Amino acid sequence: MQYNFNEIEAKWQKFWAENQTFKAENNSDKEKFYVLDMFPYPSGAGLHVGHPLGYIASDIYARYKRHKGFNVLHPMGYDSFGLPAEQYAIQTGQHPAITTETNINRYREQLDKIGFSFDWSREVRTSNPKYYKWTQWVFIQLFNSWYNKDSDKAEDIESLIAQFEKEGNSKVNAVCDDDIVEFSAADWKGFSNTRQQEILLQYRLTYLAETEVNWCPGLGTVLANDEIVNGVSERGGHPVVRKKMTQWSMRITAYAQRLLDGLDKIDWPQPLKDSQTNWIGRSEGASVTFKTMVSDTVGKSYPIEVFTTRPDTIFGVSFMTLAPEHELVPQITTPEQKAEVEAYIEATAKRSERDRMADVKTISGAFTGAYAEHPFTKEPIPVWIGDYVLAGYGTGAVMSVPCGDQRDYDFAKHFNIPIPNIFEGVDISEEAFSDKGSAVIANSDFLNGLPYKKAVKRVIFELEKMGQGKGKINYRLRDAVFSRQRYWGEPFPVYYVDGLPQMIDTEHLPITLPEVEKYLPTETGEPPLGNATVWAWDTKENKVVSNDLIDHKTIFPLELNTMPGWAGSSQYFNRYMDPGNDEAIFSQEAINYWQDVDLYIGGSEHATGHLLYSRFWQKFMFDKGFVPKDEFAKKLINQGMITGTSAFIYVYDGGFVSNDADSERDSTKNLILSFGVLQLVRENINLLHDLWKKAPKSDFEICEEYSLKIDDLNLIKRLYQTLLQAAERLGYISIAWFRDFIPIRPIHADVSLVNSSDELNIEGLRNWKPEFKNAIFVGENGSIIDGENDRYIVGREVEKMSKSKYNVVSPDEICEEYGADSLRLYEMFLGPLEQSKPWNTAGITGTHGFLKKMWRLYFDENGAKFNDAEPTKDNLKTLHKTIKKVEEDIENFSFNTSVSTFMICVNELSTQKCTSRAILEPLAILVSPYAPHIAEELWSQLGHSESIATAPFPVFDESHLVESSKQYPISFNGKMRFMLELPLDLDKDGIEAAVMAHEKTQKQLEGRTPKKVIVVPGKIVNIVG
RNA sequence: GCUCGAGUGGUGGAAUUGGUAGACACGUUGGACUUAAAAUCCAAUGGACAUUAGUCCGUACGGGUUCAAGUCCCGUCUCGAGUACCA
Repeated sequence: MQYNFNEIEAKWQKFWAENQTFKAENNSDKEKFYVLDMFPYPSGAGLHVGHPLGYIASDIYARYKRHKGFNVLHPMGYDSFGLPAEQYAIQTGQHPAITTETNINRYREQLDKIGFSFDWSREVRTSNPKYYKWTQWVFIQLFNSWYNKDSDKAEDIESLIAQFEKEGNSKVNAVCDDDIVEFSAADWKGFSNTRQQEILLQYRLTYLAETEVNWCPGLGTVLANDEIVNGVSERGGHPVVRKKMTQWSMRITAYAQRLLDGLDKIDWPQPLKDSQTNWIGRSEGASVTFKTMVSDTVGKSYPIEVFTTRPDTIFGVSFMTLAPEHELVPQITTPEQKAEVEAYIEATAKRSERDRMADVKTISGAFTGAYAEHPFTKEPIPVWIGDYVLAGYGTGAVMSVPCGDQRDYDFAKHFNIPIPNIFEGVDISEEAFSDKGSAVIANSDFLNGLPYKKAVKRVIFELEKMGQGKGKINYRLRDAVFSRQRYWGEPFPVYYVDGLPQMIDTEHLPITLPEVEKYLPTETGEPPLGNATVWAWDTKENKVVSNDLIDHKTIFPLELNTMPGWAGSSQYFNRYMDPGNDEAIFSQEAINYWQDVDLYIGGSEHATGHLLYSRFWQKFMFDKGFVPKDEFAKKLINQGMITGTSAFIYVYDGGFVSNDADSERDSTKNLILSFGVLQLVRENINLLHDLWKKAPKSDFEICEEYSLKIDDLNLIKRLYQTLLQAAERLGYISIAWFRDFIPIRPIHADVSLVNSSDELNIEGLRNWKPEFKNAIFVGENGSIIDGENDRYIVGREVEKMSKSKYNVVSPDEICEEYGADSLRLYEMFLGPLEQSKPWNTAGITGTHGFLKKMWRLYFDENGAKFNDAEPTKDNLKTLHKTIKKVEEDIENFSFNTSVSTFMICVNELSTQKCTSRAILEPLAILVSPYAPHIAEELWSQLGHSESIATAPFPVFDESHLVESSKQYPISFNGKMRFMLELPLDLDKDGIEAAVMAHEKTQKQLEGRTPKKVIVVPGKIVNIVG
C-alpha cells in the first residue's frame, strides 16, 4: 500500500470540517488553553511558505494540548481593514469589500490545505459590521472614561463630573491635557453646556484635540509614530511632515507606568519587552522653572519650564535652548533679535522631519536676546533656540549644561558660549563628561563634593523649597493619534453639534461604513467619507440619513475620519471567546472561562504597535471590570522570518557587437556563465588575461606562478577556448576584461527553474525570458552547453522573499507535490522557531522521505504489517526515549529537534523491524500534532473510528530507559581516545581501576604515571599526565 | 551612536547543570536494483597528514579560568534586528 498523501490529506481535511473536530466549547470541565496566532491581513499576493511558520507551530502546540486533555481554543480570523485594498480601490474603483472578500477566500483555501486545527466557527473579520460594532463600542467606553491618578485606574466620566460639581477641579488628580484652567464647583455650574463639554474633552481617555501630527501627503492621511520608519511611511515609503490638525487621540500616556510594570508579569521575548520599554522611554529627573528677566524691550517675566534628568548639574547651566516651535519664543524675543529668530524658525520649518534627522551633525540656532535668571545664582542666562531641541519631548525646552551633555557642548562650542566645569578633577576641554556614576560635583555652592545621587536629591529639595521645581518622571510615549483620513476603516460613532463631538448611543451600533463614489479625499481636502451623500445622524430617528437633511437641530453631520488599523486588533483576542454575541462584546461566562491567551505567536514587527495598543486597551477593559486579567497574553513567541534563497545566472557583459565599443549591446546576444566557472574566472583573472595577451609560458611555469594543479589549468584553458568560441558565435569582436575586473551582471532566475542540485532548467529559462532565447550557456566543465554535455549551476543568495526576486515559494505547490504533512514537518525542521532562516525547497525531500519511511513501518505492498506481537525491549526503549524527548521539546517550543527525534525513532524501529501495534499506535499519536493527516490515516487503519485528536498523549515510562552499563569516553588530557563499556553501578574507584587496567590506557600512557584521574560516574573519565 | 541578539562542515542546523563537537537532514561521491529514468536501499562525507594503527588542527579572532570550554570570564572583529538629537 502506497503513501498517497494527496488523497489522505483531502480526506481528513474534509472529515475535520464536516465533523467540526476542533470546535471549542465555552462550557467544559476540562482545563482551558488558548492558543492564538496574530491576525493576518489578507493581502492580494496570498501566502508564501514563510507565512504559515507561526501557524504551524501554534497548531502543533494546540493539537498537543488537546492530546493532553485540555479544552483548546484555537481561532483564526482576518484583520481586514487596511490600506492595500483601499489603494486598489482608488486605482480600479473596485469596492475594497470585494477585494477583501476575494483575498480572504484565497487565504482560507491556502490555510485549509495545510491542515490547521482552527475552530473556524469563531472566525472574525474586523471589517464586518457585526464585529466593528464592538470596536465602536470600546471607543465609546473610552470616551466616557477618565484616568484617576489617585485610584490609578480609568473611571467613569460621571465620577469626574460629580467631583466638579462638588469641589471644582482643584483636587482632581487626573491624566489630562496640559492647559487645564482651574475652576470651582460654582464656576462649573455656571459654565455653559458647551464649555462643560470642552472641559470634559480635556480629561476623556479618547479626546479630540488639535495636535501636531505626522501628515503623509502621499497617502493623504496622518500616521502614528509606529507607522513611520526612518521618517517615511512604513507602507509605500512616502515622506511625512509635521502638521497641526484636529484629531482623535487616545490617552495611552495615562498607562505609561502600568504598561512598563506589566512587562515583568508576562513571559514575552526580552527584545520585544526592551523595545516597548524604549518606546515608553521613562526617565526620572526634575522639572525646573527658569524665569526670564525683564528688560527695556520685554517688559514682562515669563516662566520657562524645563525637564532635566541631571538636576545635579544645574550650576553648570550657561544657556537655555528652546525648540523653534516653543510657544514663548515670539514673546521673549527682543526686537533686535527678531529678524534673526524669525528667519531661523522659517528655515527649520522648511526642513522636513527626514532632513532634520538625517542631518544631525549640522549645528544651528539663534539667540533670542532674552535672558533667564538662574534659580540659585541669580545670574542671567542667555536663551537660545535650536532645532536639536524637540518640541514634542518634555517641555520643548532644556537647561543647557555644556560640560555634562555632548549636544549642549557642541552647541556652546559652535556659538562661543562659555563652558563652566562643575565636575571635580575632570577634563572637559575635548568633550562633555556625561558619566553620572563617577561624577563628583564642584563649583556648585551647596552641592560641592556630592556624588550624583545625593546631589540630585538635594537640588530637588532646594527647588521645591523655592517653588521653582520638583522631581518628575517623564515619558517619551505620546498619546496615540486615532484618526485616519481613509475610507476603508471603522467609522466613528460620532456626530457633531456646534463643532463638539457627541457619541451615538451604543444601542444604535453599528454605524456602518457609507458608500462613496470615489475613495479619494474631497476637493475641499476632507477625508474620503466627505464624498458620502448619506452621512448625517438623525437624533430623533436614530439612524444615518442623507446629508441634505442636516439642519443642526436634530440632524447633524457625522465624523469623516475613520479609525486606524490597530483599532480592530486591540480586543479581537477577547472577541474570539464569544464571537457571535450580539448583546455584548463577549459574555461574562465566556471571558471568565477563557480568561486570557495562554500562547500568542506572531512577528516581532508588532512590538510597538499592536502589542502596545492591545495591552493598553486590555488594561482599560480591566479597569472598567469587563475583563478579569490586565494582561491579555501570558506567553508570547516571535517566530522568525523565513527568507528566500534566490537563484542567479551570470550574464557576461563585456562583449561588443561592433568595433564601436560605445554602441549599445545587442540584448539578444548573451553569454551566460555557470557559477563555478565564474568563480574560476574571478580567481584566475590574471591568468586569463595573460592567455588573452598570448604571453608565452610553459604549463609548468604557469602552474608554479599561479599555484595551480594541472587539471585546473586544463579547465581554465578549455574555458578560455570556450569563451573565444562563444564570442565568435555571438559575433562579439572581443572578450573584454581587465585585470581585477570582469564585467558580469547577476540576474535573478525563477527558483522554480532550478532543481535540488542547483542545476538550471535552461529550456525553461529560454521560454521564461525571451532575451535569453539564443543565449550561450557555459557549464561547470567549461563547455558550451548543447544538450546533456554539461550542466549550468546557478549562484545562490539569501534574500527576503519577494516577487521581484523570483524566489517566492507558495505552500500550495509544496502541498501539491509533497503534501501538507511534509510541509509542516519541513517548516519546523528548518531550525529554531524564533530564528530567521532561509527556505530551500530542495531540503523537503528529507521530511517527505521520512513520512514515506514511517508509512512503510505500518504498510508494505501486501497491506498492513502491524500485529499484536509483544514489543521487544529495544522497541520500548526507542518509543519511550521518543516520548520523553518530544514532550520536552514541545513544552520548550523546540519543534525542530522533535522532528529529528521522529526520524531517529523511525530509523531505529525500521532497523528493529518493529511491527508491534503497542509501539506503532502511540507513535502515530506522537507524530499527529506535527503531521496530522498521516496520523489520522494510520489511526483509522489501526482500527479506530474516532479522530486521533481525541486520543490521550502516550505516557512516558522511565523503566524502559534504565540501563545497566554505559559506554564511557576515556580522555587523556581532555582528549577522547577510546570508549569503554562499564557497568553503571560501578563506583569511582571501580571505574578508575577498570580504566587503568585496560591495555589501551597503558598504551596511551606509554609507561608514564598519571598525575590525576578524574572520574565522573555516568559521564566521563579523564586521565591527566 | 545606543540597546538587544547571533557567529559551529559545502548548506539548514544538533550538542541537558562545562563532560564523546558536528546528532538529524540536504547536497556531494561511490555502489546495488533498473532497458532507462524515478523511487528505494547500502557505504563514505569537518580539514590536513598517514598503506594500516593512528596523529595533528578545528565551534569568528586574541587572551584567561578549569582535569575538561561551542558552553564560563575579559577584550576584539563581523553580521542581523530595533531605535535614533529623548535633555
